[in-house]
Amino acid sequence: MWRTYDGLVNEMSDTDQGLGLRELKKRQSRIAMHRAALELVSEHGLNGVTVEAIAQRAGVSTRTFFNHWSTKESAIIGVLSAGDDEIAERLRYLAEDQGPRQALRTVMREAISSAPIDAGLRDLKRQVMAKEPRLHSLSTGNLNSVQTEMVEALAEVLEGEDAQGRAMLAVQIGFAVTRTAFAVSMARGIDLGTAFDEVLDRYDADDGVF
Amino acid sequence: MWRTYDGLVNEMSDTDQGLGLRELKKRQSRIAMHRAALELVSEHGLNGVTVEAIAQRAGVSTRTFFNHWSTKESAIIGVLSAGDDEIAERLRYLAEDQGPRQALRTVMREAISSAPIDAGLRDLKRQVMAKEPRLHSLSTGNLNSVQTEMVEALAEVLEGEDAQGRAMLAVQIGFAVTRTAFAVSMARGIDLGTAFDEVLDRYDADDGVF
DNA sequence: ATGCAATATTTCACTGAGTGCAGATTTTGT
DNA sequence: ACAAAATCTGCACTCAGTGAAATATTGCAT
Repeated sequence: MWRTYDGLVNEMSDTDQGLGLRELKKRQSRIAMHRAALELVSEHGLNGVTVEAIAQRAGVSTRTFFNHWSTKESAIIGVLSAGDDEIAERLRYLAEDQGPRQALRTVMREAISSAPIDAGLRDLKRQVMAKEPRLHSLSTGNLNSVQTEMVEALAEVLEGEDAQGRAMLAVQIGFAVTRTAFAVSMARGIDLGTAFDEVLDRYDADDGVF
Repeated sequence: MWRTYDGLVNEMSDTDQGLGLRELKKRQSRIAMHRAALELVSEHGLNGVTVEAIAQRAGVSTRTFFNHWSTKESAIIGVLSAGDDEIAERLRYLAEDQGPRQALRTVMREAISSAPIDAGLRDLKRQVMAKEPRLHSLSTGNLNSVQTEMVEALAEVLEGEDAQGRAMLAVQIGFAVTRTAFAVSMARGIDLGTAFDEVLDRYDADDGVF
């Protein structure tokens, strides 16, 4: 069976971990498409680039492109969840030891810093993301299913009335912090994890504006 | 000049406010399309409905449909900003009297409760929104341009270093509260404004989970 | 009322995203 | 080397969305 994966793109460290030629080619192909997408968007803008052009530069057919990425944008962003359940599960697990608040923070921090973006593409990606605001909303829009899972998991842990509502607010605020961190890291060119810590500090200080 | 407006849909109170036949027909046409879209999605699901079908039921050509709505989804949701500048302007204005924090809250509360959704369509809309999660993310995804404007306006008002970052976090949290209120109002079938107040109360209480 | 200008609708032709399918091609295990 | 499984490709197709020109409708001035 053949499903679009939309997983994280990894440059694959120099040592090809002895995992089949098939898997190797798949990775290389994905990277080629991702890189081609970024380069072309950087050159001609988001609307000036067709999937056909991306596929051609990456040396595959357009049909193959869609076998790997569900949309044009997903190839540009190069990141997508594909691990919603695990995140929710980890949240449940951590909540036992750390309590709901800290568990939520830990999970978010982990999810952020686990993004293994290829160093060679990082700058290009930053540049493209900064210039095409539509990609921002798309990259955050894709998080919706994770949000749902997390709210569900958190609501189970939370006791008391209206656990659902409290869980929802908590997760929403968590994502607000994350989005802010994302924007900050883009704007100032700093590491996403660092930005996250910084924003969180500001949130905890009582001089918040909202 | 002819621009897609994507404005709020208004059932237009019984008294047609003496504003031209042209304007009247435009409204009626919009409502017809909005209603047709909701009905058809309710019947066949989001992916089972084509723009052609919506246009046909509303009695217009597909091209006319796109003269009124920028996307299929916008007709279903029936709401869209189309007033970004005014909102940002109002934020600037209010901040002088109330200070940034309260101004932000007031603006959001206003923006929410100004939605004059037709009573006859409200239930249908709620039902459709509940059944099609994709519409949630779309309706919030469209808010991105407003967010940008608001951050800008707020950053001007805020003094001190890193006003930009503080403004961004504040706006993001504001939208987190709004999104939560939206979800709560959908889930419990209560008024959006009421839900907003309720969520805000919870946010202000120190038992927040995040 | 009648004619003219502005505005709205329609038709038509077109681009591009995304999908299903069937047949080639490649990789893997043996 | 051979069969099975995974992957790639070409092809035909649906549908969203846009541009432009022709046509119809409305508003207004006389």
